[in-house]
Amino acid sequence: MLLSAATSVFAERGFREATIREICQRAGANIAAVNYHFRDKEGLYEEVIKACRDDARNPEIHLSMDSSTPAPVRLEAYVRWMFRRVLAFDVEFPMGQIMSREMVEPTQALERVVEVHIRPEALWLGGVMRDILGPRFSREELARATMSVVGQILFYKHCGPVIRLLDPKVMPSRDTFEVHVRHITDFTLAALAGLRSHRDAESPLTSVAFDATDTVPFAVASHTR
Amino acid sequence: MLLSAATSVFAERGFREATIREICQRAGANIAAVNYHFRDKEGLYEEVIKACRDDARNPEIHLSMDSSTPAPVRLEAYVRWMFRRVLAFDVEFPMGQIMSREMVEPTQALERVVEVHIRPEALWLGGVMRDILGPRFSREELARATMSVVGQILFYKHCGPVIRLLDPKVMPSRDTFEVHVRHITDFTLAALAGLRSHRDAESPLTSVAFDATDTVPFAVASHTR
DNA sequence: CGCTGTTTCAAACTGCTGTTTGACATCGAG
DNA sequence: CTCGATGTCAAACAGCAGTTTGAAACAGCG
Repeated sequence: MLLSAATSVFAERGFREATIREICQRAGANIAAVNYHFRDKEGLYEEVIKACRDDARNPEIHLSMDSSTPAPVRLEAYVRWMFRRVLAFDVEFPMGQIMSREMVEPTQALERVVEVHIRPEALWLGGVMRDILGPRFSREELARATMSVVGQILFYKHCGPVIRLLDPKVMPSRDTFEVHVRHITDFTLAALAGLRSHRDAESPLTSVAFDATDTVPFAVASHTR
Repeated sequence: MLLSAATSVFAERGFREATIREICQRAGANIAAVNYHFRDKEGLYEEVIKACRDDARNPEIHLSMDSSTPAPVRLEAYVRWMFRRVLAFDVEFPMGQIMSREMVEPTQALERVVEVHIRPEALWLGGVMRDILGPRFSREELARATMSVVGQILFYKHCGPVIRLLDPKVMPSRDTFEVHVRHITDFTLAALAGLRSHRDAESPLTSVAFDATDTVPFAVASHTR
C-alpha cells in the first residue's frame, strides 16, 4: 500500500516536490512508516523504481517485435508505445512519468533508471534505425538520428505547459493521438529515406565503411564502471 | 548587481531551487534586500525575465533574416542559434536556461515568457517551415512539423544528464556542435522534402486547399484573454 | 497468561526556506 | 546642524520538509 501510494505521488509531483506526509496520508499510514520500512525518502524512491522494473517492459514491443517485422512497422509501434507512455492520459504508466522527471531533474537513482530502463530501449530503437538507414552510417550518425526520434516524442512531455499556452489545439489528446503518431513516424521515415538516398548518391560504389562494432548506436554498458 | 546575481542563480538552479540567501550572498547584499527592493521572490523573478527581454532577441535571426533569404538557410540559422542558446556552453544566454526550466516546471511567469519570447519565435519559425513545405499543408500539420524541429533541439537540453550517462560522446560539445546543427538541419530538410513530394504526388492537380488564415501554425495571440 | 520481537503512532526535533522586524547608517535638502 | 526619507543590516520569525524518539499496540509462541 505504501509502495503504490509512493509510486503515484512520485509520478505526479517528482522526487523533490513529493512529500512523505502526502504519501503516508494517501496510504493511510503514519509519517514514520517510510523511515521505518525503507531507510529514508531515497530508499523508498529506489524501491519504487525497482518495483516498476517488471511491469514497465512492454512485451508488444520487445518480445513479439523481432527483426522479422519490417523496420518501419517496428518504428511506428515504438513511437505509438512511447508516445502513449509519455503523455499518460491514463495513469497506468507511472514509470513513464518518473523517467521523464528523472531526465529533467536527475536524482541519485538516475543511473539505475538509465541502465535498467533506458539503455535497453535505446539499443533496441537503435537497431531499428540501423535497419532503416543501412550500413553506411557511423555509430555517431545513428545515435543522432535515434535521438531525433526520441526528441520529437519527449518534446510533448517536457513542453506540455508551453504548448497548451501557445495553442491548446496543438497539444495531443486522445482524439488526435494517432494523428501525432502518424506525423512523427512519417516525418522520421521521410528524413531517414532522404538521408540514406543522399548518402548512397554520395558514395554509390564504396562498401560498408564501418566495422561490426559500430553497428550499435550507444555504448552497450555504462562507462562509469 | 542583485538582478544579475539573481539571473545567474535562477538560470542555474531554477526558480524553486534557487534561494534568496545564495542570490544575496553572490551579490554581496543582505538577505532582506530582495524583499525590500522587489516585493518577494516572485517579484524578483519577474524583473529578471523583464530584464532579459531585450538582450534575448537575436538580430541575426529576426532582423537580417527576411523572406529574401532562402528558407533552408533560415532554418539552419535558427537551429544553430537555438541550439547554442539551449546548450549554453557559455553563460551568455541565461534566458535560454530560464525558458527551458519554465517549460518543465512552469511558474506563474510562464504566461509572460510564452507571450514575450516563445510565441514570436514559434510564429517566425512557422513561417520558415511554411516556405519549405508549401501551401498544401494544414496549419495543424505545419505546427506538428515545427514542433518536430524544436523537439530535436530541446531534447539535448532536457535530457542532458541521461545522454551523458548513456554515452558521453553523443552529448554535443563545442567540438561537435556544428555536426549536430548539420544533422538536425539535414534531418529536418530531408523530412520536409519527403513529406512535400509525397503530398504533391497524392494530389498533384488540386490547388491550395486551405485559406489564408491557415498559413500561420499557431494562434497569433493567447486564447486566455 | 507472560514474554519477546515487531510494527504503529503522536509528538517532538532539526534544518532549511521566504519573510518580517526594528535598530542603525547614509545622505540630501532646508 | 537637523530632520526625514531611503537604504542596509543582523536577528528573529513562521512554515514546511525529512527524520528521530519513546511509548503504546500487536502478534506469535512457550
